[in-house]
Amino acid sequence: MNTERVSEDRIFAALASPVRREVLRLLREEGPQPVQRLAEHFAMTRPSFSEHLRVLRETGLVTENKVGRQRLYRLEALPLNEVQQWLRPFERFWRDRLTGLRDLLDQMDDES
Amino acid sequence: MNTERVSEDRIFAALASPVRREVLRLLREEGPQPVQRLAEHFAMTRPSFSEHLRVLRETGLVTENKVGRQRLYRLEALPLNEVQQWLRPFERFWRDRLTGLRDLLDQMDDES
DNA sequence: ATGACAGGTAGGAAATTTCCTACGTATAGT
DNA sequence: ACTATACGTAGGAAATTTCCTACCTGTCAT
Repeated sequence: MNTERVSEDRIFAALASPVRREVLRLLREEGPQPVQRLAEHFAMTRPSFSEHLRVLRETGLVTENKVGRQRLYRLEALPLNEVQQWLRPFERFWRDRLTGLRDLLDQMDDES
Repeated sequence: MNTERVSEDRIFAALASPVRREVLRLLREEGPQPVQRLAEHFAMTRPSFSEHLRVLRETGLVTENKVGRQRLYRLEALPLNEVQQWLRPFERFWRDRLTGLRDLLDQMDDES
């Protein structure tokens, strides 16, 4: 199994594109698919789309395996764990904001 | 309270820069700060840094209020909720993957 | 073998982002 | 009033990203 750690930077950069986020969503909702079927959802040439897939491959967010002359792409969500971990320390801030406790927060020095 | 909804695209785009993510972290850990103190951590000119702050302002991730001739920046983490919501449906995928990895590691421990 | 299909790479144009220097605005101190 | 400080905007160069057309490789069908 691939345990290589891809940098946070590259993961966030990969997610910055709406096209790439949509690809991840499609793979999540409809399971592994060949390029052709994924590409149907996007108004761009296939070489351009191929580039997006390359970015996703390089961050480990998808893997590819050949089936005949197709290439099945599969979601590998593990790198998203990095994003989740980055997000976690902020969580209490926006939850408190939602419940109107910001002023209390400002008084407290966080010690966790 | 600001309920204006900033597009997911712009939030992800804002987070794509390591500089901007670090600013958010600094505001989280050290509380509201003037530009000067934030800028100390970055090797760039202040106008360039100002641009990054503008991006963060426009996504609602920070707010500014003037205090004398300084401008205090404050973290507004609420838009990060969008990111978390985007992330959530993927969660079980990488958790399954993680438990798979953990089981594998447990086996390796048993065998050594 | 030949052709069609699936999908990639190469090279480059156009758009966007990042960073710079120069300058503008507002406030504080003298 | 004058100067220094804090921070912004303007305009542009350089780097990066996105997207294109053209071409290459590997697999399937005939």
